Amino acid sequence: MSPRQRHWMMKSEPDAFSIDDLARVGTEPWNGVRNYQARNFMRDGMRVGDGVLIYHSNCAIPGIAGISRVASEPYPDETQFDPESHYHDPKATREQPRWFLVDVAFERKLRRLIPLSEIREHAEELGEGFALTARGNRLSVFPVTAHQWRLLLSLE
DNA sequence: GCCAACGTTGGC
DNA sequence: GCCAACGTTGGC
Repeated sequence: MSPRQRHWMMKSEPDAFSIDDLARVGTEPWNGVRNYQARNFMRDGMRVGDGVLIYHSNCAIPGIAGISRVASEPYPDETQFDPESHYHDPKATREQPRWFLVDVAFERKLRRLIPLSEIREHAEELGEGFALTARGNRLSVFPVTAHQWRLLLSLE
């Protein structure tokens, strides 16, 4: 991964946490990510100020809903230590945390939701490496190149 | 609700 | 280390 990575996409199920929720709270610890690849992107790649496209998944019209910024350095996800939490991980310890996150700060909602169906029309320009339109499409945190960022936002 | 894709777990 | 079983994701 490039140490100069500046842009990301992060998925959220709007029923659980939507762009409107982020707008309301302002800044949110992006907890609950339990996939190693996604964790590595947050832990090893993200820096304060990086741009983040917020994507709504598993809903009536999946698509890009807004823009946010990375607002903290990576740090351990507190929910892994909490036995009451849905995200509790019995194998994680404070000495050796397994899951990391960053805080994400609201920047703005898009003027309209950019639906996945429309993004797919540009799959070729976005490239085969673009995780959202790649086969499978299950990764919840992944990098977006400057070129992809511009292209996606030009659809707004 | 269905189901394809895919990550993780655990027996061997 | 293999791989079948299982659980989860997420579009439709």
